[in-house]
Amino acid sequence: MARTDGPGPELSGNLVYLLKHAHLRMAELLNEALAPHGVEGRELGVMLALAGRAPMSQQQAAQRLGIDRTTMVALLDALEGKGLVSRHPDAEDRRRNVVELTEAGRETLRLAVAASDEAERAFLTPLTPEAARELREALHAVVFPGRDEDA
Amino acid sequence: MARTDGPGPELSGNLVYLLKHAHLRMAELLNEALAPHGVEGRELGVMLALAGRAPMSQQQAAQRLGIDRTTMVALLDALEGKGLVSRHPDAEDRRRNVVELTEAGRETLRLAVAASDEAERAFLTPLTPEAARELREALHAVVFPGRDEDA
DNA sequence: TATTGTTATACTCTATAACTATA
DNA sequence: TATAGTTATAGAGTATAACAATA
Repeated sequence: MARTDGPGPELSGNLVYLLKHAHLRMAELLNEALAPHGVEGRELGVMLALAGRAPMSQQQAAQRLGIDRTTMVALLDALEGKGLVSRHPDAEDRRRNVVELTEAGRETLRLAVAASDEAERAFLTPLTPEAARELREALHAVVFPGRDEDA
Repeated sequence: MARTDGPGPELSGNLVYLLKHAHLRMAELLNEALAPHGVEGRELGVMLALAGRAPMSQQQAAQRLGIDRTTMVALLDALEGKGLVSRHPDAEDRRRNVVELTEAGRETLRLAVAASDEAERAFLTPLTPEAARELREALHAVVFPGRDEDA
């Protein structure tokens, strides 16, 4: 998308406009920060979904991320091609692929998470730490309306 | 995008994830609210950019919105087809098209803005009025880092 | 030469439908 | 019959390149 030169007050008060451009900017910062580690924002999402959990099928991972299983195929193709995840058939149900981070995947994830944290810090620069925390909580509350008790 | 069934804590703390899904949800609510008025969210954006201003060229309107001039062509084709905007050559520079809301466009805009406000209220339901105001301010501050003095 | 609107084209992200292999 | 992974395909949404008219 083209860079906006300043939308005027009618638009900049628009919530969908603000959310769209906030997302675009955060995604841009994130991808720049992740580039040296050879992964993209969506791939980081997949790796996070796989991390620290019992091994999952592709479909379970897709549901976790809220993406289609057909989308997951291409994402895993890329990650497997980089040696960051492994796929192998589930012994108990051979229709399924068990997907896991490789050792290289865990190491890349560690570096990528650090880079992501740094990108978030850069994004939140205009806010006080208090306001930044509240922004995260407010977003969580509107995205998961049932679960606004935990932050 | 598929509806997420719950992403787990690693992902739901992710700022880019929260912003993406917040935007998707707000856009969905907005388009549902606008549908009875025959316009889409992006078209509302264009109409807002045109409203209450001196008449603009297509390129000026595109810059105002942060979209490409080629994207603006199709948006204006649709709005003109619905009789909501008019295009005519600028007498002073005949390369330009002056774009304006029609009377029907102003009326539709009025209704669409009311529907948009209602959709925003629905979106912000999980937040206190205070938290909702702070969310808007925080988004404004991160999207327009130079202008966080005005809210 | 540069700019505006336009068209043709392509790229990214995503989903739907249909295939296969298993169950 | 139903499900998991895959492939082919299509639809948004967006951008880049090239063209005609005008400056």
